Amino acid sequence: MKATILHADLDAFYASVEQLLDPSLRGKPIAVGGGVVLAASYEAKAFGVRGGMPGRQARELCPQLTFVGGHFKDYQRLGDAAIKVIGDFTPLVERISIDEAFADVAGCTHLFGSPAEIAATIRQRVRAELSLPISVGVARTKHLAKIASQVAKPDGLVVVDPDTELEFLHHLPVELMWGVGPVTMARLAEIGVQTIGQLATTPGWSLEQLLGPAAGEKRAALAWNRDPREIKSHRRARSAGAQSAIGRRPAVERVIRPTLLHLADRIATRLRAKSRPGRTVTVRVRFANLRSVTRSVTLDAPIFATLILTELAEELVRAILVNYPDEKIISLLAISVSHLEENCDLELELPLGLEGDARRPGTKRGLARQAADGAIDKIRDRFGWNSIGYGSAALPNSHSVPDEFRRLAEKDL
DNA sequence: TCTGGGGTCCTAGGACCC
DNA sequence: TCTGGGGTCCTAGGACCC
Repeated sequence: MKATILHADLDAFYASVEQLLDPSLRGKPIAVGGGVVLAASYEAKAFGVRGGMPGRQARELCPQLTFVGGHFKDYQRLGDAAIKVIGDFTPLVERISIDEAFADVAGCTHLFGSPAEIAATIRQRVRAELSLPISVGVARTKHLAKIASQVAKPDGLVVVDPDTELEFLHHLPVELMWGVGPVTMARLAEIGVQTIGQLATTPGWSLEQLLGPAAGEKRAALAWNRDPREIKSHRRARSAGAQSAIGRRPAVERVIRPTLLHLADRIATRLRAKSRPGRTVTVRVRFANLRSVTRSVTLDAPIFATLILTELAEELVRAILVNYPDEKIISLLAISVSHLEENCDLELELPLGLEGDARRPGTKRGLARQAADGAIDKIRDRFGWNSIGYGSAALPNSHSVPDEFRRLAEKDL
């Protein structure tokens, strides 16, 4: 089996775009964001600044850190353009996120040269046409290609020859493997496993004991060369959700209802736009102490009406709060809809839900809600999202992430 | 001013069916 | 009276990724 899988990853993407747009930022530690670091340049990473970090902490680590607002349209445009460069070589492209994709070039080497040559060309073109650094890993499987691109960073190319895979992996730290995060790393460290080489010689059964069946299987897959390599170019989302960190607020209707309405509005609008109603509604409440609790319900029929989703979410949140009577303060609310219908061109039924006439298909209120959603969707299509809504202006969200940034993270449904 | 927001997948237990 | 196992679905929690 030859090494024909590529993993391409734009380096410090948002920060690189900002440095591209404003030359005075080049070579400097910068962070996109404000209250929270959404992305950091390599210069900032050298100080320990990381994505997801509170802005204040980042400033402590790096006093000369420059914060920039974020050119979200440009992120989307340049991310798309980079992926398109890869698409010029093969249709077998699996996009993982705005700045990252797998590709299988097995079928196009006769046209464009070896996988290593193709990878080098992709890097040159992205550099020449978009002025952005991109790292590429080339290997026999997706997992190995991903590890290779991490090793290649920043702005590099690493090809893993199938004959020397074990040597390549041997000394690399386990956390470079997909699915090995802080918790797993700590557990492995307890049994003296720090490198992938050590992991490979650890018996599967002992990993299973430590980390569960999937982990044992994963190691076996790597060791026995059964790691997946298919490129899935048309993956559909399995869920859609939204959340809002609301600071510390009392767990009362006045706070909860408008927040859930806003979240449900965003989610349901996306679901309707793609005709993908869902059957399972999950709600998450995070308390002041950062402990979070979830509740979910699976309906007989899928939904995507804003008010129905809102009401179901409210009932679930109420059920949580009843169970935690001592928690008076909440800091985050989230809604997610899963079990999405594959293809639903039909006008949907309303759920035979928990209770209440408004959710029944035949009733006047149920139909009225459906009509209202349709009308609002149309007006927003023409005049923009904020032209109309459910009066969610008085939302208790002060320093949240900009909506454009949220949209970048949304997966195509 | 103590910690963002969008996702995927795995696990474990229980209900239920055959 | 006592008993098996497999499969599927649902729920809650958690780890992880970008």
